[in-house]
Amino acid sequence: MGFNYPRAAITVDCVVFGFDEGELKVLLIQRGIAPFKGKWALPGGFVRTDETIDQAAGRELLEETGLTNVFLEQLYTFGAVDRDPRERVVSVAYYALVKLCEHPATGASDAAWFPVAKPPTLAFDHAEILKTGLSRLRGKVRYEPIGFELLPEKFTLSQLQHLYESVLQTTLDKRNFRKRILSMELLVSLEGELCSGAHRPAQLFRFDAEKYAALKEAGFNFEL
Amino acid sequence: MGFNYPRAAITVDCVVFGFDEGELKVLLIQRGIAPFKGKWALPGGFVRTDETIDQAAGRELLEETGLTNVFLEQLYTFGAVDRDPRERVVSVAYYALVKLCEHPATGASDAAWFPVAKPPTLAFDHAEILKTGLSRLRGKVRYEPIGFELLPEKFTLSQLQHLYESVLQTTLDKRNFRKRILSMELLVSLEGELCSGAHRPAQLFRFDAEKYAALKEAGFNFEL
DNA sequence: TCAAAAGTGTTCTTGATACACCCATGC
DNA sequence: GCATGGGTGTATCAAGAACACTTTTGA
Repeated sequence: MGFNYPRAAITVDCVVFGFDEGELKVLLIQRGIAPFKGKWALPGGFVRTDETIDQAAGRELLEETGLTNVFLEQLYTFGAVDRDPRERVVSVAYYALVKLCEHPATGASDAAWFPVAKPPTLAFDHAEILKTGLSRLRGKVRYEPIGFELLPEKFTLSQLQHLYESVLQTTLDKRNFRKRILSMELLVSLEGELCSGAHRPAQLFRFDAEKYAALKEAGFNFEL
Repeated sequence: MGFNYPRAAITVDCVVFGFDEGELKVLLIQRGIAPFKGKWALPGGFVRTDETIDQAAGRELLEETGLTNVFLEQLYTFGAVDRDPRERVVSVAYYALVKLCEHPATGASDAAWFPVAKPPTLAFDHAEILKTGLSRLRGKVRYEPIGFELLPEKFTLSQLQHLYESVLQTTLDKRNFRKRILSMELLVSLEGELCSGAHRPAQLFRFDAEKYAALKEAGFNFEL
């Protein structure tokens, strides 16, 4: 049986989140070609027939932003009929979490980080995709330890708290936050210190991913 | 710009859950054509270029099972290169929740309900899709009131409890469960009774969807 | 009268919340 | 020495967990 009828094209688009200066950001690419030439858009592109869609997402991310080995997870598939003015295109969206401090360069010169709170006008239905990505991140950060993907390998408890406050758009009590997070015993304290920046140095911690994997296996649930 | 290169076909597949005889079930269709002729598969089919993928999912569900006006939500997109032996096919999976008692007929004669715990061998990668759907249902049932989609309009607290026990694969304390669920004040008690079935009649309840919508708007979160 | 499911409260324990002061450093 | 963020403990309160017997009906 051969399928001879018009087919939609399939793309992947990636919502790439980073955290910097106490603010959640998203990586966008300025389009060099029509449609939406000059407009900002999510990095992405067409899926090839010899690669999985996961592979396509990773490849496009690498090609367009230089990022590799980052947290990358499927988000949602967008299939409105007229979402691309050229013709029918279905897009499988992904979201990525990157340690912005460790990837300061955006790779391509037409890429830039924007605060998620006030992004520029976006091409296609990318504003909707961004919104979906943001709400996924907000939901998931509370019951999976994915926040650490946005911080450097070594971080302070204040950095972690500010990350949560920024993502969840709340303020958290410092003592309660520390008690909660330390009680899970997933952070290992490093005996070095940091941030000689202007004030009292803060203790550095590292997230123990192996321990988390083992605990999760045993039925443990990360929460808040 | 025309996109002239080989394209994947796009399908939708629906994991249809029902609850009957204290057991969670899934609706499957026996394939009449190759490949996997005679094997059981999820209802689904090709997406047309003039319909959204949501519409395609609803249409296929209606055509293959006769179901309409049911809870239907996108699940995940499956894009392994060789998931269809014929050629490259990307499938956008959905899951549906149906009030099995109110749709006892399966519509087509080649459709049947199977316990999710022991489904038959499935065509394509449908076993993986089913597993993904099940884990989504297990996750979501705890923080959204979607369990009611699987029960009749009027139900008893015991039915509700058995539903949760079946989906979550645990046992729940009867008194604590009733206390918890009633404390949310989302159930309205109907002054009729039920189940003249062999024992003491039980109070019937109805889920108040309007009230839930209002509470949710105001920041309320359904939980467990 | 017996079997089967319905219905109902209290105690205890645990985890969440609220809250204020001293410390170390760079300037 | 002062401004800035780092670091710490307790008391109160609310919610979750554990737990057993009586009631109503049909057979």
